[in-house]
Amino acid sequence: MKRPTIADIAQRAGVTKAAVSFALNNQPGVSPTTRQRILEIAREIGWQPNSAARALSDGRAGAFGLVIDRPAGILGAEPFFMQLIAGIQGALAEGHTALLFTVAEDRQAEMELYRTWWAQRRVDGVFMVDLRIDDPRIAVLRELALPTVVVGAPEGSGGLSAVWTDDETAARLAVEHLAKLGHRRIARVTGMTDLWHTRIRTDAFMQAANEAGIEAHCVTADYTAEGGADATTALLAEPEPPTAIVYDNDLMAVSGLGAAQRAGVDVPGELSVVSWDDSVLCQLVHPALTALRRDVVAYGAHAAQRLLELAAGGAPGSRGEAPAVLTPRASTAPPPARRR
Amino acid sequence: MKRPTIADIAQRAGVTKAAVSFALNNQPGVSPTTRQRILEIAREIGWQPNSAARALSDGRAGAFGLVIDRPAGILGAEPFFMQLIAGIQGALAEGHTALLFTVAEDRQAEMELYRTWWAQRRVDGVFMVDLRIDDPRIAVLRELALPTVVVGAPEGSGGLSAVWTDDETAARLAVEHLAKLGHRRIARVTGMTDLWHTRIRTDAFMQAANEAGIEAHCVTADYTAEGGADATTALLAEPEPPTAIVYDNDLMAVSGLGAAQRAGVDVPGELSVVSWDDSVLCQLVHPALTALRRDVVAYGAHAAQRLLELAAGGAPGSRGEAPAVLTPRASTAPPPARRR
DNA sequence: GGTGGGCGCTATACCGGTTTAGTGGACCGT
DNA sequence: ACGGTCCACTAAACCGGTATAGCGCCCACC
Repeated sequence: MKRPTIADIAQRAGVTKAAVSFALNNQPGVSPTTRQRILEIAREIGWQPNSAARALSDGRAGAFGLVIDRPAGILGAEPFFMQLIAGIQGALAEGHTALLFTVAEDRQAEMELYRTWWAQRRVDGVFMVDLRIDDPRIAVLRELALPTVVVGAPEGSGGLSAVWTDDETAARLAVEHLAKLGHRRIARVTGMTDLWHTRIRTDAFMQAANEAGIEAHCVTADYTAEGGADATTALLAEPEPPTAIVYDNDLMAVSGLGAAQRAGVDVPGELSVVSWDDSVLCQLVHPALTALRRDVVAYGAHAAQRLLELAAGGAPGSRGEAPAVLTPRASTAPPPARRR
Repeated sequence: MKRPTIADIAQRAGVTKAAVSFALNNQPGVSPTTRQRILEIAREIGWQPNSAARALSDGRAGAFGLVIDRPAGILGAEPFFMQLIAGIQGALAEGHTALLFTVAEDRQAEMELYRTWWAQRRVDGVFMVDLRIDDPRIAVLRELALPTVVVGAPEGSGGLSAVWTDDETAARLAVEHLAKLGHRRIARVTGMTDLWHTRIRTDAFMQAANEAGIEAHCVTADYTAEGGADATTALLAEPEPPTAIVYDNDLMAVSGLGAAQRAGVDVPGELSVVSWDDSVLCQLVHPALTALRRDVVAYGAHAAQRLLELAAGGAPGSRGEAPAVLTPRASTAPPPARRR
């Protein structure tokens, strides 16, 4: 089976390749009737532009890239990326842009991949996730002048475009929910502290607690199940343990719930649990977890739109997303009556 | 920053583009010294082939495709695909092949994507997952003559190449494990019955039970948490409920465990649970789940190698993977002493 | 009725590789 | 000394699009 080219169309229409190109790209230079005839033939023989030819000619690859460098083990349990990709794809489907997706060993490998993609003209731009403080990837991407949209980072970090969620509001929602239930001493189990994302959440969380007039502190973990369990155990062993814990992702929340239960701590009777990110996981466990839910698919779609604009020569700029909403479930309740 | 081309190299070396091309591709036609000089210059200025130019010239896209059409909600909680992609990427990284990855709404959209990719010459081949009985995608892929490796399907299905796991052995491992513990009446909660994969497992499971001389039956679910819970509830409500249940994936197993516990059934005291697919999830819940574990990363790598061979003109053919191994954890134990 | 301008189209260069045909020179044998 | 081979390399076509210069023709205008 041979793919039709514009030369085939040109021959059938009795015109030259150029005329066909004009017609197909809504360029002036052909009469309405000829244009109509050409479009008709193209449709009939099922012509589609050869992406390589187009890429070579106009100097754009017709593809964006996305690399994730978290270890494969963690990744899978995170619904976030699949939803993000679904959203990106939705926004890209209409045009002639594809998505190159890869998981890398580490950040070093990720940066090399950017260089390779750039050198081979594989992509017109990339999505970058898990931005870190003083992230070395930024320098690489700027050096390569590769259009980049940072997903989930603050506005204008490093001059790059970004799409990010309003974590201040989310933090306030969670804290106020707990404060309203009567909690006066809460904690949060965070992701890696060198993630921008974590720092922002920490600042927002502490400030919200401050405003609500309750005590709060954060302990560091690493998004893994083990990390969540260990942090929980440590928190419960404190002299005055918190009566509620907020976890930075669902995996740690579920794992922390398990650790608490194993330690004989009743949830939500003695401890309330909130997950900062919702997924089936949260509804799967018992009790089901109160969670902050955001529309990740829309998030991906907006990131893709932003990158499309950027790659088309648009000005860099950022866009905030609608804040997460709190979905109360069975894992949060008033704190136990004062002991002591 | 401008990307160097072979013309740049040619100029610096004082030869023509053709000589450079010969040198870079280990083609005869240049002297060893000239070849050396050219390679040196290429390395020095960091030349990489423009993928579009190469694709246009030699008629291959330099990329493979992978589409998943499960709803985004389920997907995320399945570590399988991320690991598969990691494996594929590992095998592809060395060469000049990229991976186009997409999640599609449904099979219709998936097939259209194949057509588009083919028409635009975007990919040299695709990986196909979740093969169904009488799968319409096969006809499309054959019509397009798009090299395809089916992941997780039986040998030679529809004449396509495949990479699949030995589910017979896996089924025997699970059944024997339960039989040895003393179970005489077991059940299995399956994925969608029109998946090849499910049918094979069902046959293998029933035969293994038959050989072990114990009673077994399967109930159909759909890989979702709800499906797993509902099926579990139904099984436990049977006049003579099974003393052990095997679930086709970790999500259903975890969810089934929760349903059983909510119904007041003790695991593993009254019911043993086995998950056919291992992941953090299985270790996260309490009790931790006995699971069949396979090396998904290697699986992906082998699939990629197979597709590379196929796209290079190799003969179609299939390859079996090492069977899963059973990892016993706390969720399996001897059945309760006979009531009645 | 000559001229200028715009329209509709053709011819062709170009993107950056690969590939084929061709060429000049060294070296060989006789 | 001369024809034949082989070797190292050059010139140019080609892949399938896009973009630009140019050409013939019709029409308006004074």
